[in-house]
Amino acid sequence: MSRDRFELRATDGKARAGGVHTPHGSFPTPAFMPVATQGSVKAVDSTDLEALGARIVLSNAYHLYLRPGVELIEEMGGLHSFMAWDGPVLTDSGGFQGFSLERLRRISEEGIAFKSHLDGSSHLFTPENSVQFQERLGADIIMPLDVCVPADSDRETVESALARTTRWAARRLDAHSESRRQLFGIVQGGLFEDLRERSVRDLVALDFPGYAIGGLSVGESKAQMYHMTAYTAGLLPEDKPRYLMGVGSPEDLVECVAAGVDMFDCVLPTRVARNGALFTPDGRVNVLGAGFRKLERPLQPGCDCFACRNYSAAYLHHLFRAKELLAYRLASIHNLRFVIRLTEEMRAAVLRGEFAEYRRDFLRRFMPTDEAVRVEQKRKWAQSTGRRVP
RNA sequence: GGAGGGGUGGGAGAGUGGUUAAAUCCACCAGACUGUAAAUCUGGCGCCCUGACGGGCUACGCAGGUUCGAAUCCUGCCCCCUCCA
Repeated sequence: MSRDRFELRATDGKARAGGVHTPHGSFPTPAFMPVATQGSVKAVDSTDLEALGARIVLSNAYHLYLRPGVELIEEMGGLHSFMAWDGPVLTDSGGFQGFSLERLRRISEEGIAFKSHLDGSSHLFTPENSVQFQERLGADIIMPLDVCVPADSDRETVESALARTTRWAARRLDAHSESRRQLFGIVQGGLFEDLRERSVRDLVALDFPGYAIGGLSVGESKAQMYHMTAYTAGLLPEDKPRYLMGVGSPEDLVECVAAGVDMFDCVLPTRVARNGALFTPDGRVNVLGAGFRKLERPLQPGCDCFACRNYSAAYLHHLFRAKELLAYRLASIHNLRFVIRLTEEMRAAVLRGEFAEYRRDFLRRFMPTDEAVRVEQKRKWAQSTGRRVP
């Protein structure tokens, strides 16, 4: 295997364009990884993923361990074969479930003891077995077990989470040096700059092939998240991929690529899609809204996604109202295509050296901060749908 | 023709003298969702004024009546359903 798992092709400001190589092929960065927690990106299948341009997906060791079980997936030929996805797969360790399933777990130096959310049974995730599970699943990129704490945690809590995360990462490396090639380090440190700095320093000393920024999108404000992302990314080595865990929305992707991030995963695009919220260049809209009832054009005219190429917004609206299963698929395809196209466009902009302009134009349109602009857009929207604005 | 049951807010359906502008569900109108225990959750939903608090008006088939007070009791009328003929 090539020693260079990451190549940085170009930078533009702090924004980067590169590529990551894995046993299941390479993917360009910036990259957005759709989330297939239980071995499936909810509502879409692997051919949909391929068609909408996904190059890597994220799955989850904790969820797959509980069901259907690591051993079963091994027997079925590994996760790639099981879910019929040939491309790269990154798995999360279960560390995030230590945060999201807070009431069902206990953290000690040994690891995270979970009470299964499925049947209440007890399971211990350790730095060692978590990585083993991920290896056995066949993941291309593996995340170490980490301790993720809420944004409002006090300094002491954050400090101990960070220290434990680093100790666990080191422990893991001592145990199996073979998986070093694919194991990322996870930076913690909450909203404390000095702790982020310490976390980065300790992890970099362990020399990982990539670094994740964890512990964000856990309740802090967007401004804080952007700041900590930029701050932390600035500390990380240039020649390694930077993965911001759990982010984000379209505007987050743009802001964080601007901060120097290369990889993202987020459930938001698919989750909000299932609830009828769809991305357009003019911001997020809810197709369930009455304004879409008779809208004959595609949700986003000109969008190259499967849904917009084939169906009207009115049809999508109807599918949601009727709770037809196709609604979830089409909406998920649209939002995923939207964010992935966004990463493609950002990459192209970086390669052209026009990222700053791209960022400015995208945000100006997607997230107008000026109220007048907002009102104007609403008016235009109403015009295009033949409705009146009060 | 006889016997019985029933008519409540957009729909279904509680309520049977005051704490009821009226439970609940659906529909409808909005909002939220960021390493997925989420095809979920939250709010609004008679009319008028208010950002909100609050206030005013109208309301439980129709018309009268009893009562301090009625969706709830009484009388008449209209309509619907079931069974019998």
